[in-house]
Amino acid sequence: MTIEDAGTAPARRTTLADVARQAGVSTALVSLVMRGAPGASPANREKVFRVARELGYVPDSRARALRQGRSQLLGVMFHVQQPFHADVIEGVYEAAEAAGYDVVLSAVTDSRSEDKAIGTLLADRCEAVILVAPQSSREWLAEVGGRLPTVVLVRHVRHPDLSVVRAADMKGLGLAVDHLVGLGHRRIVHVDGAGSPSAEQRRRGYRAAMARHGLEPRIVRGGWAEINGSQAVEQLLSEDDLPTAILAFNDPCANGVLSTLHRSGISVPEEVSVIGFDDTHLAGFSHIGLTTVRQDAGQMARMAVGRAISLIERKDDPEVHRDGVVVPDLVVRGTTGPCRQ
Amino acid sequence: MTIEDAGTAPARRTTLADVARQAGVSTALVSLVMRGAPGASPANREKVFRVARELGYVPDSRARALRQGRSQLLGVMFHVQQPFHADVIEGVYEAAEAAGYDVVLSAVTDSRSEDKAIGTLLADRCEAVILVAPQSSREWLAEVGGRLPTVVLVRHVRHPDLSVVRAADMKGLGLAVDHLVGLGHRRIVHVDGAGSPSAEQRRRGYRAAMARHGLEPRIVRGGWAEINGSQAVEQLLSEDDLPTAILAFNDPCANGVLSTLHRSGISVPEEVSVIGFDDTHLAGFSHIGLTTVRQDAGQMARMAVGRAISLIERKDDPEVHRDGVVVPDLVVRGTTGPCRQ
DNA sequence: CTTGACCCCTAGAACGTTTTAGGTTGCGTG
DNA sequence: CACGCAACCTAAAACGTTCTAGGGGTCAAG
Repeated sequence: MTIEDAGTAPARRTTLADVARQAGVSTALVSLVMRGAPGASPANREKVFRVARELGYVPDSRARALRQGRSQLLGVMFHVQQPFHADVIEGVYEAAEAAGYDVVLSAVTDSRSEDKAIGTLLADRCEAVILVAPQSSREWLAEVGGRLPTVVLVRHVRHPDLSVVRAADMKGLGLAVDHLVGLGHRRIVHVDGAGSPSAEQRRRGYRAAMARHGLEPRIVRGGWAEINGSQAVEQLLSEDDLPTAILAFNDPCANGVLSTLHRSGISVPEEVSVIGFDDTHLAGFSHIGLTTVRQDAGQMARMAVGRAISLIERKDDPEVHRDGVVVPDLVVRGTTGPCRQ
Repeated sequence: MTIEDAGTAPARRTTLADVARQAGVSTALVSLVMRGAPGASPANREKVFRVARELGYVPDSRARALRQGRSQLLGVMFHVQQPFHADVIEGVYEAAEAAGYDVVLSAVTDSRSEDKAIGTLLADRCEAVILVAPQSSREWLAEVGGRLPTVVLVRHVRHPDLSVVRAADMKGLGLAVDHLVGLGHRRIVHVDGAGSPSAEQRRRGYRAAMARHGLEPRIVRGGWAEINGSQAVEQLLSEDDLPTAILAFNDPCANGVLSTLHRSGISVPEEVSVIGFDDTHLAGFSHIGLTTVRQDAGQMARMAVGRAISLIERKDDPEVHRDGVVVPDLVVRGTTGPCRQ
């Protein structure tokens, strides 16, 4: 009796041994029955099921994994405030389940770093991790890749230990610029993703497309969140240098752009056209339907899971070492229109 | 060599025993050092740390939990497409970490039911679960509550085995109605949450407030997602019975309302005022700032974690059995204005 | 009657930790 | 010199599973 045991341990849950005792059989037999493995008589099978149900027995996944030497677990690091990541997670659950793997999520928040998020996935003995839009350094990602099969989503990074799944960002921004030019726009600004994953590729795509049309590129610093879009527009307004079209880094950023334009009494798309990137559930629906470059979250999730499993099971799939590229397409909604200047 | 072993098990990770062998000490000592417990000489301490680092050793959280008889794990069930839930998760991580607990997330998606989400939390041997806006039956929730400490968030349900944390929904809708009435509105429609958790309470709050002002209530069936808000407005339009103000079940629903109003050329707030509920990160920012009833996700998360831990540690805290009620407030932004009819 | 094959079942080891119960030192003291 | 006491260390058990190896039956074939 020390001071420390003020906090009592929680009640013990019922175990395989409890069921075995109650049913008058060995634990091995109960294990068999619970897994649906062959080798038990119908009578015993029925009895074990009944007792298990009565006692509310649920197998301990940790003990199981420990014994089996493998967890059948796919770890997913994601950013909790990114709607696009939510779409990816939906797809990951579906694909993983189909392949017989479980999923463990580890969120990045304002107060929980990517390091910590990845650390818990390692401690949970995931067999592979899927990192959605990681912002960590290439070196740290490579170290993770060296430890266990790692698939990086929505970020350009080239390393033998990392399998990459991403959208064709250059192509995506090309589509967006083409669309705007087709509508007569010539002063097209890119509010970029600053240091976000794949921001560099999207800048490149923007510059290339502008060059193709003989137009002058102009990039304003943005970011992945709404606030960044807002601030970028505020800067443009303060410089009295508003373009006729804005190409945002992603949908949340585009939302910020729209928000500030609206507050400033500038009408969309009459005065300024706006395009996003992602086509998330959320953005697609909001007030003025956002014209955006769609990258298929479900398809990317399926590719990521497929690669993760290939790596785990060491199928020598050469595809895994090539970037998995998803082709984006443009979804035209209400935030783009003909240039009136 | 059978056909089945085409899929090889993944590479073995380095274990405590590996470190012990390499450092020439016992596993017990390595365990001591890794946990920072007293009883190791400085020399050995240093050596063990070095070897562990060299081998990239990460303790196996499952084996640890298994041995200790407790997981120190808080399970959280949430709906992946609900921005408000993301806000809650941020808070849960923070509060849990402060209290020395780890968090395991289990998402509900289109293809992953609440049953399944809760099932994995049970199998993971969480010591308590926090269910965010569960839609399951009262009976099933009670059964979960009977198995392990359970905190239900954002839903009204009365049961001795369930601890509830929620906003004062009645009060919240009262604030919203008062605000609208203050602006001169009299034809105020509530697009409700249909069968969603706490939808009933919000309906009640709406009816009570309307009655207080001597106004005729009108409720249109909605839901928790954007699509539901859109459809509700379509119905109102088709009946040619548009009110001057709409009170939506939550922010996503309000977004749907705004979306369809806009597509129909109806201006907000000039012709119709709109109010949401939640005040999520996302909704707060979008184009036209949404006037909404704010429920503090961080505060609710902290309360939930506090209650979960009280229950785990059997502190006989009578508070736990009372509903934890967070007082909402109204955040006035751009979607409400004076009634012009 | 023996043999072998099959079916059903169980004992016990193993997974990677933590913890318990001790076992060695070395050293200061009587 | 014997004793006691720290300080440091380790062997072995335990957690809840799964899996291996094998033990008894029963039955048909030799």
